[in-house]
Amino acid sequence: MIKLTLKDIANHFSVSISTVSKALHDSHEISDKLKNRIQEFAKENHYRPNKVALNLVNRSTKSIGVVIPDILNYFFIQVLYGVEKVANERGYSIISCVTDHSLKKETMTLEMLSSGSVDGLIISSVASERQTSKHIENVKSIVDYQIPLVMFDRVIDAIECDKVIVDDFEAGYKATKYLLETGCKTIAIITPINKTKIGRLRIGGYKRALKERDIPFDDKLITPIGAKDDLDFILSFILNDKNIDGILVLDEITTVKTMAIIKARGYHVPNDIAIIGFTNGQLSKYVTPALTMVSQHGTYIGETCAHRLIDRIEGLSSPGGFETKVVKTSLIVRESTRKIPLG
Amino acid sequence: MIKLTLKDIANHFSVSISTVSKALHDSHEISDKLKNRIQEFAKENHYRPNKVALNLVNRSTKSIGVVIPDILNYFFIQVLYGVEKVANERGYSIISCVTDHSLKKETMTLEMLSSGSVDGLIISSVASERQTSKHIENVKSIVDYQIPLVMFDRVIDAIECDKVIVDDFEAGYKATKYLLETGCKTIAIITPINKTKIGRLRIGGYKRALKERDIPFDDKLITPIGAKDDLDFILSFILNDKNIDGILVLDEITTVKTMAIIKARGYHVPNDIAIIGFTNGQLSKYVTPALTMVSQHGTYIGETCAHRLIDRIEGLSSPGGFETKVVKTSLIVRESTRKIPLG
DNA sequence: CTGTTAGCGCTTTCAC
DNA sequence: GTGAAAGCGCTAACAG
Repeated sequence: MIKLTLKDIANHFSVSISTVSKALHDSHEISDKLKNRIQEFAKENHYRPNKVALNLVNRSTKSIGVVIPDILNYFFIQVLYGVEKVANERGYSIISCVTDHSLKKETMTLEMLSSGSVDGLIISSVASERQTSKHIENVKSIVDYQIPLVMFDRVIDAIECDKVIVDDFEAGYKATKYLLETGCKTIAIITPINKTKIGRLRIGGYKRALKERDIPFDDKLITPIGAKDDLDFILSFILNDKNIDGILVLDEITTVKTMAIIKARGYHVPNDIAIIGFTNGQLSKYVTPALTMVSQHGTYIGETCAHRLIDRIEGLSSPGGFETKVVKTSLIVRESTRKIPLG
Repeated sequence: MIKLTLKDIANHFSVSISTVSKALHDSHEISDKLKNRIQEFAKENHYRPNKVALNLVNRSTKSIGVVIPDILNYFFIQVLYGVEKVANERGYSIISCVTDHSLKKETMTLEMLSSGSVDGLIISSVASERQTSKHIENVKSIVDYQIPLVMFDRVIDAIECDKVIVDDFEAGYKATKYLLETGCKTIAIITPINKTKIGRLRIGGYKRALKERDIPFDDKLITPIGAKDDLDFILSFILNDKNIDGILVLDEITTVKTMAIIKARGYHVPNDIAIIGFTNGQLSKYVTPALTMVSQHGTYIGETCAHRLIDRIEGLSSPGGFETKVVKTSLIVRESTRKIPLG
């Protein structure tokens, strides 16, 4: 069985293509008898209208592109899940692309997607990490091209579009405050996202919480860690140098690893050292002790992005008037932190 | 800046569309002077050829569809990652769709994808779980439509196409044998995938291993568990009834939960009860004790699928001649099992 | 060197 | 009721 086109059907019935098209659309212009015959024939032979041709005619693909830096990161998967869910509900499919944190890949991906393959884009941009005009240019051209765009999590300030962001400052503040309230005196930060804006915001919140208690900020306590760095080695420095009794870690996998190392070194969690990590995924709940985490509500973010974008695509939102939605985080308290003292 | 088409450029220079097309393709038929002017103009105004139009002309979209039952399952994410990786390398983008284990969604998704949106499909089919002709029909139409198809993990026997499967029988056998060798006498199975063929295969391997040691099979030891069931409640039955000292769990998250419950009930893992779980993801490594798992090499499976499919799409593989590649599993031994006795 | 034409598969006006 | 024709944006064979 080879692919059937309108033309084939038209030939088979010796009618014109437009007649077939109308018949399949159940147009009243066509006699019932012919309509029935054509429809039946189409069904029997599994006729399916060619999507690509339709896309060309309609100037719409009913699909949206989702660009994320990393697919093995549970936060982004949750977002993807949320997007998938509502996109599906609203009749769109998604083209997902991962950039592996590479600017070059991001550029290529955006170039590819912004040439008609999708009706709109949802992206967490690597370029946001170095907000230089050169890198921004690239993302900007999407907006210039009138392609609806929603940025989430890692957004670029200079670009005007709908945004869904996490209140990272407040999250850093809340987490630090909680550690302080549960008796921590010296809180270190391990950040695998040192160069990102969201990382800076979280640290900003941390500083604010310290300041409220008149604790001087010590930048020796901030430890950046790269993908290839040896966490064990790096931790040994701050563990030996400082009298640390609390750690804030800025992503989930690093949180889990950090705790494992700390435990292996004989510290008790949370009594010797309390830990709070960022982004509540599958891991944190099941490790021992279960980790207190900052939840960013990834699925909700994804859903919100998708709704915003599709509203925009379908002209359901006021033109211009871009909105930035700030999603509040929640602190999921588990066992890696001490109890809040009563009174 | 609005979308530029060849026509616009042609108008701007008062030349024909085909001249512009050729100029942009650097055809030697066009004078260098004109070529330069056109190319520069195109670049300055960010001209991008419309993908959809190209797709129509080329009858190819340079994209492949990936259909998986679940995106919050790490195995499928790994596969997706592998597919993404090689698809990208070979110039394809991927459209990913999740079916949530729903046959209806799978049908809709396949219908959508098989009408020209993608050059080929990689799918782990829900329909494989009930291999009835009615459900298979749907997947079959893809093959009938000449759309290159690779099935992985949950494949349908009746459909002729390339397949990449896990040696689930051997995996069940190996895992069981290992438990036996490390001293387990009564091994239970917890299966969240009771109705699937892969589940049956794993249990088949389990039976074989028992048989080799002349241990009678007791089907009371096989405990199916549904998505909504209360694992704690269900575990209490077998834990109380039988003198279980080994458990084989057929997916990762259930393995982790099972261990948590067992520990909470005061059993020591692995001394009282040893545990082996299926599909080695992020979780198993970091829980305490770290879990001994069967790795299915998801990323590798994804890569293999993508290569097979793209070879097929590009006519690089012999027509017909479908292959079924069986990927061997590995047992990742960690701390939830006892040591193999020496000698 | 440049332009004309046909065609990819479909929709949609407008004639007959 | 049915069909012819134009057009979506692009390519490619063929004229000029």
